[in-house]
Amino acid sequence: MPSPFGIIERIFALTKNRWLSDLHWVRAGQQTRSQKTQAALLDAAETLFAEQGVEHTSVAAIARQAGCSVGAVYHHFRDKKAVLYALFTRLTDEIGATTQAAVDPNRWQGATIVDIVHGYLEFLLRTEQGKIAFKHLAMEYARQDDELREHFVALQAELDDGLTRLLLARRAEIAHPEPRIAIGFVLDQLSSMLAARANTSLAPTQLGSRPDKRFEREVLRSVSSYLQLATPAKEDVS
Amino acid sequence: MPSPFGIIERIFALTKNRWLSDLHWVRAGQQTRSQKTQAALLDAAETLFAEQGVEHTSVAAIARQAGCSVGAVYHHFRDKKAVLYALFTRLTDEIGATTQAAVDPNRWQGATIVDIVHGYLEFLLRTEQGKIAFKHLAMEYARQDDELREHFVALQAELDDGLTRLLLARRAEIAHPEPRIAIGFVLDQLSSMLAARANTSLAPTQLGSRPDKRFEREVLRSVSSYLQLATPAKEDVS
DNA sequence: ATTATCTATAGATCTATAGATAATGC
DNA sequence: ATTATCTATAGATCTATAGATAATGC
Repeated sequence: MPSPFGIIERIFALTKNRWLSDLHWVRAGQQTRSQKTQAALLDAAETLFAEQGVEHTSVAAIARQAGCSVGAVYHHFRDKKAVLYALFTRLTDEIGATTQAAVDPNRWQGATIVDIVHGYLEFLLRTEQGKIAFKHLAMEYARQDDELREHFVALQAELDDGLTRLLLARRAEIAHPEPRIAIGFVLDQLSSMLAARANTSLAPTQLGSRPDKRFEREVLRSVSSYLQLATPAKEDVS
Repeated sequence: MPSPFGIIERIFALTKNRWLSDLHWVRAGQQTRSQKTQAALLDAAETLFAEQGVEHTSVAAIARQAGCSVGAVYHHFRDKKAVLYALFTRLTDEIGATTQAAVDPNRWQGATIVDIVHGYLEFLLRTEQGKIAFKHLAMEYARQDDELREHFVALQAELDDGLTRLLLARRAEIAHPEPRIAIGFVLDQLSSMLAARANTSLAPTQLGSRPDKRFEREVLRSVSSYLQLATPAKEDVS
């Protein structure tokens, strides 16, 4: 009979997320070096996946890049797919936290619609390129995986809902006849353009060659004219 | 010494394209059934690649789906990659031809900017979903392949240039202070939104749930207000 | 004693070829 | 006679495991 301490603990590494099935465990390390190795493996995998794609990255290559052996990989992760899931978690936890902070109404006290849209642009345009490359890859991979797809959709909805609330609270600024619809349209417009611009290799011709500042200016002009923004009615903003 | 007829003809299958290196040949069939098999193989590959991705589709699976053997695949194509290249060609030739027809100035005699944008939307929203799925996959694959990426960028530029010319010819309608910049921005906006909307699995929340007609209406409203379109000056349109 | 790591390798694919067989059309 | 197809398989990966060795920390 094994001692209680001898039992291998298989935990749901990604407890914050809804979408984790039994298959995606990672080992809960009990030594300091365990955590270091695990982090090194995830970093290595993230780099290689983004560079070469998941399929072209062998487990051996991940181990090599992380400076450990193949055996170590399988000590920490059930299989190659579990590595990918763990990376998803790291990414989506980060995005989720950022989103929550970004759409907090207190953060935007007294801000106009233009201020909010501007802040949104500023933030996403300055996000680290490596992260974006991996996010793209992750979303592409999520197409073929129901669990991951739902998770991404939920994340996007969280951001959309938060922004919608912020803008709806300022609907007094909007002269467009259907403010709700107009807000939804603007948010889609923004996320589409930012997604396209983030695609470094195949970005649209014009966007790619235009600096951020000019891009921001035209986006704000477009949003303002479409929503028919009036002078902000400060007293309506909670 | 082999007879002249015995020499295997390795042709550049995709002679219309600039980007073909020696590696991407397909056999020039000399019998009727050869063409049929080749077409069946390409159809099979297109379906499977779009469904499962290139890496998860084995050559054996392509052969099975096409109703022939693995040997037949290699009789027609140098290797698996050549199948993909041939599919690219089929796709890009089609896109190229459509683009040329679409941006022909004669086609748009007397049309306003709104007419042109509307036509562009109508056409792309009605393009077959299967084609779009494969195009997405192809673009994703092109990220890692310089030749293919350049080819796609050139195609996109062709469309952009043609549309820019059409709209610039109607600049009298535009009250935006910088018509050239505004046109570039609008074209990017359109292609970004259409790309996002075409992504069936991960489309933005609002766009995905909104029918085409309403989407078109808001796009036209956005473009009109951003460009500050006036009553079209018909006499300026060539 | 327990946990983490390494080395070596079995087993499962999958690609691409060789060589035999069948169909085509001059 | 030439072209197209099939069957069978060699050779190259790549995943995941087994079993041995090294490090940790109670």
